[in-house]
Amino acid sequence: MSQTVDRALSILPLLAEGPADLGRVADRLGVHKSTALRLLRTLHEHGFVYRQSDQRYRLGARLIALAQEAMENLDVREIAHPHLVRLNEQCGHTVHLAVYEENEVLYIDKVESRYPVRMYSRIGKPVAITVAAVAKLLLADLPENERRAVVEKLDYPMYTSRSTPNADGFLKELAKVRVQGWATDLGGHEESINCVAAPIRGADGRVTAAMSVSAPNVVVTADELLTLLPLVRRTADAISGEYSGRTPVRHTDPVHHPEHRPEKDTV
Amino acid sequence: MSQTVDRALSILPLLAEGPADLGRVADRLGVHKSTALRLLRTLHEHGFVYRQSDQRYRLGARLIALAQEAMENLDVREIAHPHLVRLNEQCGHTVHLAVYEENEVLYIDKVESRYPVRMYSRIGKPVAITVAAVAKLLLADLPENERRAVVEKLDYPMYTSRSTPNADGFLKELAKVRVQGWATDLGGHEESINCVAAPIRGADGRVTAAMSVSAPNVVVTADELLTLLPLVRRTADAISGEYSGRTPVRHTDPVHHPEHRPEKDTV
DNA sequence: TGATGCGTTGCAAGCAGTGCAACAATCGTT
DNA sequence: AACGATTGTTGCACTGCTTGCAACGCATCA
Repeated sequence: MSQTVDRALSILPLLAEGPADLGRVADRLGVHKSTALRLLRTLHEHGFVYRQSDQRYRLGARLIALAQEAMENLDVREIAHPHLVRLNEQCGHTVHLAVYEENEVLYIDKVESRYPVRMYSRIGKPVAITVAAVAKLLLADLPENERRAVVEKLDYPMYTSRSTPNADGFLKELAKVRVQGWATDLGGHEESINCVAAPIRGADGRVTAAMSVSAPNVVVTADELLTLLPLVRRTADAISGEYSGRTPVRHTDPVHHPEHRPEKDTV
Repeated sequence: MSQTVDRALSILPLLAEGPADLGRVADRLGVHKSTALRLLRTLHEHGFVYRQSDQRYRLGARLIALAQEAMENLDVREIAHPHLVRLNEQCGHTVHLAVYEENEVLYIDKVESRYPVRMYSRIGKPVAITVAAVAKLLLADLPENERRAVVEKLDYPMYTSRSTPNADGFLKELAKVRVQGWATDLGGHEESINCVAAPIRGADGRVTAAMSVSAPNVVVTADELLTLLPLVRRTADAISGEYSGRTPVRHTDPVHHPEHRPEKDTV
């Protein structure tokens, strides 16, 4: 809506690709060098970009600090954390917490595996949305039309032979996940890593977050990991209860809640 | 320099305090609601703010993802990581990596302690700049005038009785750290936690990052922690060497490098 | 020493951002 | 149920901010 701000903000993802000099920024924006300079200056004053000794610009520290605050303000995260730690103590594997927001799913908390073999992932990193177990849960709960819209727009990279190949397959998977109330990723992202995930619901029954336990084949087989499902679901339900103001949810009966009418947004 | 962008960017730290509605944002900016609305819309389009179901705005997911990329692009981090992991394997304690940028010091990497008692800290979080061992190293290396300027502007919160009380004391501490080439924090931030830190230098000899080992009293005493100093310094030197293109730095003689003339910026 | 490439600055012109006022929508109250 | 109060939203006229240009400073390099 606002051209100037629009241009300024477009600089940031551009710099995320790596440091760039003034000319490059101006080119990519399609504006004169002088205007690019002024925009960069404003971003600099706010600490969003930093000018390194070779005069090139890169993303600044304030951005990182802000993002940190953004995550700490998420109340699901705060409530969930102790539960995640306890779960990790019980099973020893990596535990993740993720949320959905505007076509992206990202990890907002993580407790590292206590086994020496650890998987790579990082808080704040967008997850592989077409295969991750947590992503399936979060997308499965979107209102019908929004879900379709999102699913159609996605890319379906074949990380492994077991990755979700296309939108149709993904919709079917989501339908399944939706009724059964939990999800898995069996080698769909990394050949040798499996995950089990369960949804965390708010007071209105909507899925606001999802959590998962992940472990590589070399530590436990997929079957062994699946035996943890009840534990994972119990943990997720406990978090749900606390999050929605002590209304513990049963996970024994298939979850069913009326198709929500399309709301604008959800937390 | 650019009014519109300036206003738009000012919204973000504001939202970092917590969700706010349109009226509140407009008030804090000192502009009409309609202009605040348009700015928020632009921020929204870029995913920097998110509108929750109660219509209030909060920081968005793209911000978090961007910050993530920002950190992954820091090349010191990439080079240092394996060294940090190895150090952690050797001593078992929490290992941190931090950089300085425009009046802020922040952690950009961390390897968790292998002892059950863990300290709280988080990647991306600004560190207690007046007491942290890594902060001392990074500030001590700033050009004289810049260092004074920064030190004067700081607040000196008394986290504990051993916290740095004021600018004068801090300058003296920095002078000491500067000549000895390493730093400690003995209960200055948390009564029961001690740290030992060593600097990482670029090809020009300037301190570009700092690393530390931290442990609570209940695990090892301060004296015991100090015995790790040689190991920490050796690790830091190894990283320095690799970072500056294999020019291993000796840490045996007191580090001395000519007072740099005030440059605009440093990586 | 001159040429090329970069970042930077003052300026005038025009467009885009601003505040206003009126409207819509939601909510709580009587 | 009707009413005010509050909050978000839109169209519009006007002003002022943003823009591109051209000229300059300052490096590096031939």
